Amino acid sequence: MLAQERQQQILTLLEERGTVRTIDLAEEFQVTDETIRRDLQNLADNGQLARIHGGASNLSGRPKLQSFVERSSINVELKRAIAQAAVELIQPGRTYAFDSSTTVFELVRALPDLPFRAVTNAYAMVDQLIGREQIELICTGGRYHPKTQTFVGGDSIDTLRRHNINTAFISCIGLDASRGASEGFEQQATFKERLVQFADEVILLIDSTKLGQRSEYFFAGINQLSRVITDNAADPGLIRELVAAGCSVTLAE
Amino acid sequence: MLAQERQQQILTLLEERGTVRTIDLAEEFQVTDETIRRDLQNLADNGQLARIHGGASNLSGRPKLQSFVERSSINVELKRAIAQAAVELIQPGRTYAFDSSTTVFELVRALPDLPFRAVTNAYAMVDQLIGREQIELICTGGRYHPKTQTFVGGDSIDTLRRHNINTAFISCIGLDASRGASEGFEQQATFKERLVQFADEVILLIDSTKLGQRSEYFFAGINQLSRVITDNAADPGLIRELVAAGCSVTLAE
DNA sequence: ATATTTCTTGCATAAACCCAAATAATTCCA
DNA sequence: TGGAATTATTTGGGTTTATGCAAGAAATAT
Repeated sequence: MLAQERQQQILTLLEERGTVRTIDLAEEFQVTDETIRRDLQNLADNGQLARIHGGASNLSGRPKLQSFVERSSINVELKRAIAQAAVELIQPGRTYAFDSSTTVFELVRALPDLPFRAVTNAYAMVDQLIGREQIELICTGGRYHPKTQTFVGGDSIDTLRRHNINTAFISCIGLDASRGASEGFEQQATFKERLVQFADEVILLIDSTKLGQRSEYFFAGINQLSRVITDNAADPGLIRELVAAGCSVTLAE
Repeated sequence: MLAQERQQQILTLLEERGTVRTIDLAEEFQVTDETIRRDLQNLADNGQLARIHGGASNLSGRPKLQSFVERSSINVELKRAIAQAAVELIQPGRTYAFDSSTTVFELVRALPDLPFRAVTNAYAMVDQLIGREQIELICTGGRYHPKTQTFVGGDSIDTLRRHNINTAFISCIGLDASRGASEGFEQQATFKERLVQFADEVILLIDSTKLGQRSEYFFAGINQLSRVITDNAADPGLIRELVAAGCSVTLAE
């Protein structure tokens, strides 16, 4: 792999995760940690990241977005387990909505080919569901937003409004006990806010690393979530708060 | 192989992959790495790529998303020629709609990456236009219709209604002088009917083999077409009728 | 305070680079 | 058509760059 290519990917990872560790990157790219340190040094010299002991952080210091089609590599095990717990809930004859995230993508991949209706604004989900004979696929449409690979704006929300969505499977960048679920892009947050509003039942899929985090735009309070599915590394304190807010919690695996 | 040709292909590969390695290219083109370096040097001097140690990267440094599997189709040469005539009409700053057909697909493939808006209900077009940085892509959304690989129904039509479409590029199964343009599926016909209604200008791309044919559902009379682009094997009689109905005719190639 | 992890630094090696000269292919013109 | 002029490619060497290794310094954790 070319040095520049690796550095580009480091930046992408930083965008997604907010911070990265030197040894993790060395492991991931199969090079020594010295090499990674030199990469980080270069990128820091160009003002593209901030060097910190043990790794690096992106300049805002918080995760910005997940561009997931090519990036399903982070915490895949956790996400699979969460998706597996969610797929148990799928029943024929109902209408489900799927938002855009790697975790929900794992769920969509695992969906059984049964006669139910799937509504989504994410290109990756559409791409995945085309070819499932029995699933009735509805794309919200809207303006394509390259960073998140979703369709957003009034067109997408109006499509949502017209459909009777039984259950929405959603995800987010961060979940905070007091401020709720947050996203990195305004259009995403707006879409999810309306999705939460229109769906009878909202199920949040989120791996434990995002619990307690906050991103830029808040779109739902924890009292609006019917259920949260996370993994068993989740902080018990936050779980108690979720339950207190009337939200049932499932710990996967 | 000519040097120029090789350099062009290097650029194409760069578009697809984001970065390329010198030795890989040397292997691929069966020339020495020194030759490749000179190619890269040339292209870098023209500002068409960025030179990096070990190879080169395209200017954005990121690969385009892979384009979808192209459907094999008949009369490709005719369709290319028609598409080429149509692409001349594209101007920045305007809003174009593209319906679903192999001919229009050839047009979409040939579209320049300029700042205009593209509205479509066809999955193949969406797939093709994702990754064009400057084009603002709007998917109509709607229920996915596997047979035609389009999004149809009220959701798709309502999205159409909301947009100010300057020019619609459409196609059809058959064009008859008295009954007009027809389609094989009702949902397709309904969508196209509304598209014709909402667009300021309607341009029909149709190869000459379909002229004089009729399919199941008629969706537009020839007087609703602003322009018809076909090939020079078209029947002169039908062309006269088209012109008499106020429709300008372009013969490609 | 001590152990562990991470960082820096210098050096070794292999890969990639550049340059110049030689060779091959192509074009041009009598 | 033959041969010179031009352009493209290869070859070989000396140089630079990327990476890995190792040892000591600095930071962090226990």
